[in-house]
Amino acid sequence: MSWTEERIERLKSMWSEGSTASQIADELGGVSRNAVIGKAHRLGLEARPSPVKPGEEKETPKKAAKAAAPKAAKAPKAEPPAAAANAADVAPGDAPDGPGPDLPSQAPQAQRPQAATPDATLQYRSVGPGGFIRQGPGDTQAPIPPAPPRRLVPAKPSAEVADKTSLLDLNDRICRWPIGHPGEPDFHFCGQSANPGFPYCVQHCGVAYQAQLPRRDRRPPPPLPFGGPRVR
DNA sequence: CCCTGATTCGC
DNA sequence: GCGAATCAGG
Repeated sequence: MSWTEERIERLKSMWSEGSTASQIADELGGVSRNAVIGKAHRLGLEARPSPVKPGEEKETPKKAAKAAAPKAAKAPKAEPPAAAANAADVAPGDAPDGPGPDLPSQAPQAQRPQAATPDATLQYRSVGPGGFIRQGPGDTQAPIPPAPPRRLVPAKPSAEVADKTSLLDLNDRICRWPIGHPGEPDFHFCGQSANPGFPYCVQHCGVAYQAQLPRRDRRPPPPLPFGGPRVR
């Protein structure tokens, strides 16, 4: 699998949105987590908040011997003064409290002006029994919550999904092969009788499971499990 | 153990 | 340039 324009683009956006290297690797398919990290660094995407603590450094004998030279080049990284200044600029009211560092939107990483992906920061919040409302990061004023309905009734499934196998229909006897993309109106599952002992029907087992060949001889590009790349 | 990202280095 | 192996922290 090679780094095509599309795949690099996907990597860039997901990386800057805060997806983990593993998630990116899964999504792209055909590459390892390490490959993603390696590529990201080669692209210069570097330096986003990682679980690694930048604070201190121990000197184990092994490391001292091995990394004596490289350490110099590694040094310029986190800049506590700048970070502190940024934190001071933030108004007391909008401190990033709720979400953890995993969430893409308002993590302290936002200081790096990335050209792409200014979106994907919509927030959904519950307004109580009335349901949910959507709020973008640019919305300064709190949206007016809709008047709560008298009672809550189950939403009717859309016509597209009415006959199809939904998430709730899944069990261990029917094929769980996804058709379409999650979030799209007609996303559903295969629903055929599953091959006993497998999560898929016989046909989809044929797609999902393939004989393991020696690395060099692996021919077919791995089947894309969700019906192929999303086209927009 | 699991996970994370960072780095190295043979290819 | 690529990515497995390895390192290091959570």
